[in-house]
Amino acid sequence: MTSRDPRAPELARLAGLIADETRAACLLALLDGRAWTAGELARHAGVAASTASEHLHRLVAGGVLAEERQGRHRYVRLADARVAQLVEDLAAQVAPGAVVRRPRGLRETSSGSAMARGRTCYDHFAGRLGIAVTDALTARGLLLPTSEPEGRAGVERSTARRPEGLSTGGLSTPAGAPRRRTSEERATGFALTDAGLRWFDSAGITLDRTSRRPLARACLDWTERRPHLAGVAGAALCRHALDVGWCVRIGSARAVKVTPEGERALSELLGIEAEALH
DNA sequence: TGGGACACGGAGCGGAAGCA
DNA sequence: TGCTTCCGCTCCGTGTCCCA
Repeated sequence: MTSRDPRAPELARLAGLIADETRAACLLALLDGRAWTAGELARHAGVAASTASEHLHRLVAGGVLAEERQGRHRYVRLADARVAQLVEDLAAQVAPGAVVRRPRGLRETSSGSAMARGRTCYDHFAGRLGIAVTDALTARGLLLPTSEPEGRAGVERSTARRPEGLSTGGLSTPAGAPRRRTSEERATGFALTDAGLRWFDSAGITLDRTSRRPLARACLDWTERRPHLAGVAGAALCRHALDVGWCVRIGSARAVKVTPEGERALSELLGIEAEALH
């Protein structure tokens, strides 16, 4: 007789909360990292406000969403980055089916291509913009992929681009000293190198080293089908880019556009060609 | 056929904004 | 400052659909 996995009830409860088209639509909308009112989410999901209100109550009660009351408005947002990661990962798994569906009209076509160019994934960059930034950081030895099988990637390769050290949460080793990766680093998919930490510092981007969230982690991109940078570093980079005007949001959706200032900055700091951003 | 889940509309409440 | 209007949210009752 086998004993049931103790995680089963919690997994079933969480899956049940997400397993509704209206609630899924709300969760996907909330991936932009902003707080929405019930009315906005109702219009977005195409249901009555009362229906949306009921669904949002369940998600808040289930710990998936966090709410904040301000006057007569009730704002809801994703409870934390782990929820965002879960929704984005699930969305990435079903993206192939979504891509097959033909866009309905010019508006949906242009909106979809803008999302594919660049968007926010909760609090970090995704789409071609997210991939371009991740590739540039990796090419410069500022970021290392860490998710390869242990047999091949468990020990640092001694290549010409090998960085001085690794860091997901402040870890580092002397330059050139191969070391085994921790299970946490392998699990997160990316690790910032010491040079990467210095790059963020020199770019004026503050990293919250006290956060329990991984400093760098991989998030599967549903349009590019490749991992992009998430975690504390991904969020800080995105926040900084929006704050200083490297990027601007397009309308009320998650799509973002790189400004001419952003093109210059990303070219100077990371050597990213403007064509890679559009 | 009954129960559960979901959706909707109407009524009521309360806060924000506008105006005298 | 107080009144009115508008708007958003919630509660409640009801209808529909699906499944055992």
